[in-house]
Amino acid sequence: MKIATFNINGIKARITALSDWLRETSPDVALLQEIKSVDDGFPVSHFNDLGYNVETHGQKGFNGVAILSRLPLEDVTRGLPDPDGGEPDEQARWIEATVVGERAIRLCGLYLPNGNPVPGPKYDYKLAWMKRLHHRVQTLLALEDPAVICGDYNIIPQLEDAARPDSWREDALFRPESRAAFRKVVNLGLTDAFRAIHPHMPPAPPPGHYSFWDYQAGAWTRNNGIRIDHLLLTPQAADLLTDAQIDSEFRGRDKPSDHVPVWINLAA
DNA sequence: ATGCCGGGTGGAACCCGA
Repeated sequence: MKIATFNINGIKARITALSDWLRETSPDVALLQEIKSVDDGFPVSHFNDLGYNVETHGQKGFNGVAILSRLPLEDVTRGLPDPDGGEPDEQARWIEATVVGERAIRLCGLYLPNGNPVPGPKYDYKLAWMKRLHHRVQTLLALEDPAVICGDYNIIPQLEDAARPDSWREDALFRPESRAAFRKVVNLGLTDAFRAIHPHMPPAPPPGHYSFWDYQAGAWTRNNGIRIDHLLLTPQAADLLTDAQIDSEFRGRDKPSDHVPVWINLAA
């Protein structure tokens, strides 16, 4: 089963690029971030025509996540729960569903807060969100089932994941507290699918493996990228992992997102 | 990278992203 994550940066602006990518690469599941649409505004029938079931968790203007799947999606839940029983996250950044192929796989799609500027309330929100994520991952791991927790994490895990790490030193994507919170989640027992397939490298260049290039300052042309879109696997999912790749080429297409798809293949 | 680009809303100019 081929499962992809893709921050599309607006469904209205990306409907052609997204459809081209789906037709050319045929993922079984695509977890989307930044749909920037309310649920009623998402072109569901268009993607039904391309062979995908659609579940969305949107809001007006910003954020928003969705799942496209060739197989039916079951037990869909929306919003990252508060472990203390408080209010659910008011921003549309989390969606879960189960897809049943040869195995049942729990899919979690996330759009983790950016967190800039540092310090400030947005950074506090990012770190608080990651605490909630830590709790949710603990619960998922206790189930001992295959689960994929993927999306735009807005975290540069290591030096090797940025072409120019020095320029990110004080950024919320690379601050020590952000990276520590990410490590704390991974160290619960998750596997970074891309790094499990591709060996670690010295700090780039050349050439690096990235999933985001800014629209500005010729970042794509200069390959000034960062790897912030991740697929993390529970042990039961990691045992099924056979491949992980980045569809970098789509950053050079017409009207691209600033992110590109990252995908895995599971023997399931 | 200081938002230089790009998408959103709303109907101009401003918010937001990483």
